[in-house]
Amino acid sequence: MPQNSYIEHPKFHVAVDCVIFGYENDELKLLLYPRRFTPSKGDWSLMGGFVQETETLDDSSRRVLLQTVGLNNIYLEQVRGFSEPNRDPGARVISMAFYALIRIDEHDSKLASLHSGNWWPITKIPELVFDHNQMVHEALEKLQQKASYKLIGKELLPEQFTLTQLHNLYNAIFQKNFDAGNFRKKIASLNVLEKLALKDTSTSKRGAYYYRFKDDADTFEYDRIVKL
Amino acid sequence: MPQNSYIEHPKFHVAVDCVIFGYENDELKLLLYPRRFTPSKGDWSLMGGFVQETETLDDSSRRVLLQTVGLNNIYLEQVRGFSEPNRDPGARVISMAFYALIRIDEHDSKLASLHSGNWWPITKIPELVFDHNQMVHEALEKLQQKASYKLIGKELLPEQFTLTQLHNLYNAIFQKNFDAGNFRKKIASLNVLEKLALKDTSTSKRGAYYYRFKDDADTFEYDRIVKL
DNA sequence: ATATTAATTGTATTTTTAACAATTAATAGT
DNA sequence: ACTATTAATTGTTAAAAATACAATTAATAT
Repeated sequence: MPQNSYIEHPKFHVAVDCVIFGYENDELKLLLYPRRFTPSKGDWSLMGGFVQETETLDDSSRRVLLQTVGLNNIYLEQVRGFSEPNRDPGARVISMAFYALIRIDEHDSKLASLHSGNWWPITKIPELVFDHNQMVHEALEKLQQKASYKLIGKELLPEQFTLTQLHNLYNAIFQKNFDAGNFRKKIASLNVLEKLALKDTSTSKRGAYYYRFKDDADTFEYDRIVKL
Repeated sequence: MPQNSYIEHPKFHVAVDCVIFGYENDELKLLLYPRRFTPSKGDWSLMGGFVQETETLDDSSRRVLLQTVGLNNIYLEQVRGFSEPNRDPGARVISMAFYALIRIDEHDSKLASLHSGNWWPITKIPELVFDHNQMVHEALEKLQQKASYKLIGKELLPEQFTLTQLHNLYNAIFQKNFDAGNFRKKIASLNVLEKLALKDTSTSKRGAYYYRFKDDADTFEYDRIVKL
């Protein structure tokens, strides 16, 4: 990859920006923060940070997430590198966008509010700093992509959840309304969920059985769970 | 994305590496080059280059491609950022892998051989420098992904091509053997190819009709062309 | 005891996939 | 000029999957 020697080429600040997805009250949400520094100080933005000498991009993203939501072992995917020379008017910064999936109820909400973090429904994302709206847009596309051939949910739903919750999650991710019966039959055919004895009675009189992901669930990919 | 001020954060060399796909003799091929600099001088590698001050990552990749295969307007996709601190033993370099699709017969082969470039069948890629084999692997996965819901071919095949050629291309990309009859029916149903009056008689006695992509072909996406 | 309602299962129709058989349109060899 | 040959192309059929929607169930609440 070097063209001649390394020394004579320019160097850049490299950053990561995290599109943090969570799920609450049948809504897909994003964790956003008021930007702490000039330019655009106070405007809503993704949480991000600069890559350090010893870090990979993933490391950097994990560090940022640990510092802002207090969680380790977060599910992460690269979205795309954003590199317009003037994307950040303050300085030239090349940024890798990531998306992260977390359980809202497990994150350190005190830590998040310390930085004035707020959860925004995906349907109501405000105008964001720089190219962050584009990052969000592409992150959602990637998530949909992923959810179409992997069963998403383990990282967003509680340990035990009902098929209705999973159905609602998929509706929220795709902003569609999948047929409940067909959806549940599809899920059943995948054979990665374990039906539990317990029922959730909070949303219906009859109650809905809880399910959990089998331990090896994340090793499977499927032909197609839902259409894109 | 800044954590405090910009100035106190480290800067990095940022590079692009190009996985250049071409198609020739019913084979999917990659254009590889002997590395020109130490470390690993002489070993096979992807063509790459350092990002310059005024360039986006895409710009940089296009510049590298123009310099090495003499083509403009190349179809490009980001694969992933590679950032292990020691991935390049010569210096810390964060690299964005791209894949490119080009028509082998249109590229400047003199320019390519000037840098000792060689086309390698995808099935026989040699050991490459650093993490380049991983880049190739992920680039192919991305290409397959793409080809499963977009009709790939416009960028790899000649202007006019037979359905047999397209079929062979898909076979090469997926390293499978799709049923010829079913494949051609699927393609027909997409409704993006135009049948021409001419026939190609080079590979069969009967001759096969030439087709071309309709002008708006690249605007369409499909549910599923082939299974992954 | 019954109305109510989310949860769950069932059914029937249409669409898609997949395997493979049959036909066609040319050429090449005799 | 006939015939064998073969890739190209079309056709057939069975199985599987997707889709729409109806019916039933299991509880609670009135």
